[in-house]
Amino acid sequence: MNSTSMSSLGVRKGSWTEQEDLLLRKCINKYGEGKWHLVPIRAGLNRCRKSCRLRWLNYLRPHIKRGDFASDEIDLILRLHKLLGNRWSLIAGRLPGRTANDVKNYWNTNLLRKVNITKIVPREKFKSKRGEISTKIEIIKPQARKFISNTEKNITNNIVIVDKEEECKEIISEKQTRDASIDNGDEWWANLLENCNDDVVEEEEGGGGGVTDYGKTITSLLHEEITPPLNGGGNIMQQEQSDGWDDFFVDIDIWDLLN
DNA sequence: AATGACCCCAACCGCCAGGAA
DNA sequence: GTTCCTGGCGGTTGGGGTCAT
Repeated sequence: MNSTSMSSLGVRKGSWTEQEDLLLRKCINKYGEGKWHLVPIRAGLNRCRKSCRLRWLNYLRPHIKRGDFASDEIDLILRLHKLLGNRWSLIAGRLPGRTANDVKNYWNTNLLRKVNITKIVPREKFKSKRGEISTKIEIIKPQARKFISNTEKNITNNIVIVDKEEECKEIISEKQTRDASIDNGDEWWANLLENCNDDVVEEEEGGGGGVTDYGKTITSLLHEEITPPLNGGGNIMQQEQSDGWDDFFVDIDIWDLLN
């Protein structure tokens, strides 16, 4: 992909050259991530802020994994997608070294087909590009959710969740009324998962783990998204090591359940 | 070897939310 | 309260690579 063009504003578009990568990398290493509107100027790049940000996040950032997805990664993607829908950044957050773009691309090119084949929905048959007869899947696609701040939490436990799956709504509303004094996102997830994951577990060949155990594991997997680490600021490179990757391995017991 | 069909994935686009002015 | 700016996200595109004929 070497084709490049200029936008109406005279900003370069298209594939990045090695020189541009070098300039961007130097700039980020010197000034750190963020302030993307300043990056093109600082780096001496004729690129828009978005292009710089994307190039860094998806390609240049350290520890980015390239190449094929491992089977455990694929399995986690499938499970998380079932729970979260197309929220690629959240899913990628649980896959060390993988970007949202990677996950999204992988899903669109590989897993979408795979899922379509495994989950049969009559009357929705279609033929894929590759000529495979497949079927459309009804993906449970959660809509935007509002995670309340700590101060809000102290006032009321009204976690606003909008989910297309009626079943989940019921669980949430039940949770709100029954358990209004509990100030912990874990329990909410546990309840959600205990109910929403029934079919996930059912699909497991050979059974896998128990629903409750699996629910708890996923709860811990997702916990960070609800209660982000408190270490605000600081070097982003250092943060990366402490707030994402290391914690992942605490939850590694999910793999036991997959066997 | 030539050609067309299909696949992969980097990059772009448009939209939205949050914060600052 | 409104507007503007910025960061971030998901959907989509398109060009190069690969495969099949």
